[in-house]
Amino acid sequence: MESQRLKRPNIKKIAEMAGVSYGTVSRVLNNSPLVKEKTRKRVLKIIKEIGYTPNPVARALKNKSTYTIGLIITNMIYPFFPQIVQGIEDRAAQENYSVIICDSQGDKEKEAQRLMSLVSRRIDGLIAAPIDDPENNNLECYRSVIKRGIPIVLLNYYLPIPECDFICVDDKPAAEIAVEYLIELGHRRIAFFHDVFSRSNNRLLGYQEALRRHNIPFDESLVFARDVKKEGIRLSIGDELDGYNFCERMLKLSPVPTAIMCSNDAIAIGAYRRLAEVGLRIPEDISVIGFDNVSYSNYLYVPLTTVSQPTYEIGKMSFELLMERIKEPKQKAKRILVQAELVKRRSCGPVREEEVIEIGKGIEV
Amino acid sequence: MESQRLKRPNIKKIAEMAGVSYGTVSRVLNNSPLVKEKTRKRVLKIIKEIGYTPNPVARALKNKSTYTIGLIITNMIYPFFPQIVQGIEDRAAQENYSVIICDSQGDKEKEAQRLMSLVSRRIDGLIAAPIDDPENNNLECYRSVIKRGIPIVLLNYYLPIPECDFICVDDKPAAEIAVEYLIELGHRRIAFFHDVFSRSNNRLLGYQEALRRHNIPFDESLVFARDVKKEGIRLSIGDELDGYNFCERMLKLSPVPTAIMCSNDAIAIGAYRRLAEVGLRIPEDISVIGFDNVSYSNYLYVPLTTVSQPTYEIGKMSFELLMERIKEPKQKAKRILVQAELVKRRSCGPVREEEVIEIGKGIEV
DNA sequence: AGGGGTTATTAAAATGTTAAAATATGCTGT
DNA sequence: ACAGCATATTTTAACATTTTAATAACCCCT
Repeated sequence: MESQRLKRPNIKKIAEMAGVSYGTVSRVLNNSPLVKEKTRKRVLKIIKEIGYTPNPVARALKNKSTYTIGLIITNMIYPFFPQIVQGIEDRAAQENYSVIICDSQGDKEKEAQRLMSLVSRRIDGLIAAPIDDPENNNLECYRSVIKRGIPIVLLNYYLPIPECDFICVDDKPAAEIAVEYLIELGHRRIAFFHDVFSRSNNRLLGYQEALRRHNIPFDESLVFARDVKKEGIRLSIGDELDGYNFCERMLKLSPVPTAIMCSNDAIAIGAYRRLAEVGLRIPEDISVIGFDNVSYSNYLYVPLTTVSQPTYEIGKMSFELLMERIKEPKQKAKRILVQAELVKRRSCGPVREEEVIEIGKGIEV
Repeated sequence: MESQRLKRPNIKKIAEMAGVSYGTVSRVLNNSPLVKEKTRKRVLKIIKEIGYTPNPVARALKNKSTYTIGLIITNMIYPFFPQIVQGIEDRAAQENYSVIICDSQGDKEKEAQRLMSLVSRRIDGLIAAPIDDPENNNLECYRSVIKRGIPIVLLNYYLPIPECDFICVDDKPAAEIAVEYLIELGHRRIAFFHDVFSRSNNRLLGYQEALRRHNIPFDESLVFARDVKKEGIRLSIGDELDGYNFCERMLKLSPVPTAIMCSNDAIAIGAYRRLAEVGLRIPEDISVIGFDNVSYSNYLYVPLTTVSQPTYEIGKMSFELLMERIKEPKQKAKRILVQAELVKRRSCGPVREEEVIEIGKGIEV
């Protein structure tokens, strides 16, 4: 009756119009050399005339390749993901792949559900940023994806599955360079503001390594992390509130540290706020370094020195990694660590001379 | 030879194992009432045992419905998109739809290419945020999508295609309320910082309407927009740099306005920075309002009063709109304007008393 | 004219599913 | 016992493509 959907021309119709069998048309479509130049041209002309595009679902049925990949991320609103997604999508489009996006929102059930949905859709491959939680990370689900013959590239968080490729920023040396920069400026009492996700551990390791290299003893009381007892469990990545709270706690220390290494920019911005409230100037009284180089970090009232991850590039590379594996499924799994870069702005300065600083005369808020 | 990919069980195999024809299995799968309870159970048991999932590509071939929608946005890194995408994806997953994501990156050729790719993939519907440019917006491409019988829900930017649904935040009253709030605080000389995208015009209209309602004459010299001659054409959405530049220009006015209405938060943060440089206090010397309520806006050194768009909700609604249309293709196109909300924080205060303010003694930078 | 050997084309089978048509089964009332 | 009917199941065709095997066309050579 109301067959709304326009009937599209199919290969049969093209064949008929060109006076040739549909096998031949198929050959033309697939650039087979087994077709005479003259017929090829004739067929091509008709195809163009009529605006025919081969039906990818029929194609997929026959070829078992859907030219579709899955992408599952922990949370779209974490600032590094959008660019990663962009990198993946852009590169995928170049290769005529489509990407199905899934956002687990840090929810294990959603992650499992999305995973199953993707495999049932017969994706050709998967790029996945698993939920960052050593306890329960749907490991079996991921394994079953591999068992179905679908290759996986792991992003940001490693899972112990030997067949998976892995790509991530190399957090340890990145943090190390940042902290070293602070040390060179004369700082010796440097606080570390922890994030909740496990990569932050590597950043802490980098922090420790930098200290060690300069013979500065590690002082555990300078490391701040979310207080689960007080706040209850929050699953979100470290945010402005964390930075604010850490900073508040830190300022009770005596002497107050002269610099802060933050595990991300949101934490840094929270620290900024507390520092402003209490009248501490950046960088004269205290230096701050962030991580991620989010868009606004250059436009805070004191532009933030921070570690920049090449997010777009990472996205691009992860797709390329996946392509390689789709083409060559049995090669050995790769692990790629991407170099980050310290971008120096205004939030770090030489250590102050005086021993003690005055707190509390803060700007009015 | 190396048929890497594991051969999955198909409906035929299930049928065979259950000692029944595959038509029957198909019926079981589709919850047809025309199958006896006993056989249904037997079949279901086998299906579960063997972990069979029906092949969606074969299904799609037969049914002409792929359970896949396309989503094309202008740029992933604009702060409102991630949440919109999240809303769409989440709602789609509930209905067993997958979302193919495309990012035009504000590039017309990419937009056209993605559009064609999506239709050739036989998506069931499209949610699109077209590139914001009245000159050339691939209108014909969008039309041809409709002609192929694929319904479109337009997001944020309207295209003159009568068959398309449309959803967007209602910018004019949102801005109006914000400006009215400033007026109530006693401000009469209020600057407007324009964004480059056309919805900003509606925000300007709201600004004007609020003025009119309170008998404040509109002064064009208080409206700031990107200076194409000086800067050349930049296609990106209004950013921190714009806010910084606008503010610099504004501060040359005499008398200096007592409040700024910004068309987005990034612009506001740029203004913040210039104000800090020049020693102007917020809100004592000058009030600022933003638009978007991005995550950091609550954690600037003065928390920003801003207009909050219900982005997740918008995403959810746009998917629902699309679903309705897929089910009922010939209903009249809908246009939905979503209410935004003013979130009051600390960046606005009563107008200052003195006539002239002193500029230039700013905090050191 | 009749092989032998390429090369180009066609016909047919296969991919995994659904839906329509055909058939089988069982029951009721005569 | 059988028509008439409802219910359950199977067969078959269709969906749009690719691929394999079969065939036709062509050329060259004796």
